[in-house]
Amino acid sequence: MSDAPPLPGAPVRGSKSGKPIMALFDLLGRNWAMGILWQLSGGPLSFRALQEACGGVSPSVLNKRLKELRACGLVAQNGGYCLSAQGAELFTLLKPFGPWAEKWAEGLHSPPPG
Amino acid sequence: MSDAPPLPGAPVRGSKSGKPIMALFDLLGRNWAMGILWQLSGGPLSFRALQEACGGVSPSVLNKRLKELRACGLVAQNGGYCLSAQGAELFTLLKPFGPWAEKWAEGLHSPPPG
DNA sequence: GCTATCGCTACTGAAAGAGTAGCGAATCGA
DNA sequence: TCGATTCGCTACTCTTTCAGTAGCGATAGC
Repeated sequence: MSDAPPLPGAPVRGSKSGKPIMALFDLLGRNWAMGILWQLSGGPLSFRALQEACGGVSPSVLNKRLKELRACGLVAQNGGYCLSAQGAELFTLLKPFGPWAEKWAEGLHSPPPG
Repeated sequence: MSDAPPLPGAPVRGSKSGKPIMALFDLLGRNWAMGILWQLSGGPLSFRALQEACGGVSPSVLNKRLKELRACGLVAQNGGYCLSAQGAELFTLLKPFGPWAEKWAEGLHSPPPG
């Protein structure tokens, strides 16, 4: 498939519905996309700092994700990378995943009741 | 990498932090993972119905995702597939992405003000 | 000039995904 | 009982994506 970011309205990786939610899932479902938003929520980061924060992800993938996220209006670049207004808005939806993941991790280590 | 699902505490695709949130992002960041949760939120679906709902995703990928999501306690199987209690809980966090994606799609088709 | 860092590109080998065909089991109607 | 259909799922091939590494041109400090 092309290198185009999954704009809503256009067909999505493996789906032709073009539903905005599916385009968003396609965008966020690419490796490190959500991790990048997560790391940028703490403030602007340079390319290499972001790469470091993402566990040393390869620069080719990082650059690809950043281009996609910028094309979709979630990430801005004014000397270093940061969340756009929309990106910050999306992060407010993403934020509760943090504490939920903690709870979820505990539940996986102790067997469920019943 | 192995076929193991990204359990929190264990290293994650491309990251060694083992942070629950990163494990969750790794799990949800695989193709169709969030789409499957989204479709199952409407009620139980058979394998083929789910495959249809996901735009004809290939059965090999669908089965792989379902195994991972079951191993991580998000999807249950009692004749047909459905969200587990935890999966339903996670969906409540995922749900606001729907209307947000709609708004986001509009913003991409009309230029930003200013 | 030399060194160091920056953003980013190019390459290679490995992994994941798309797409298709088809199996064994259950279900249906005749 | 038989054939046809549907089911969950596996196996295979081909393409895309990703990880990992090396290195470029530009900038900054010494």
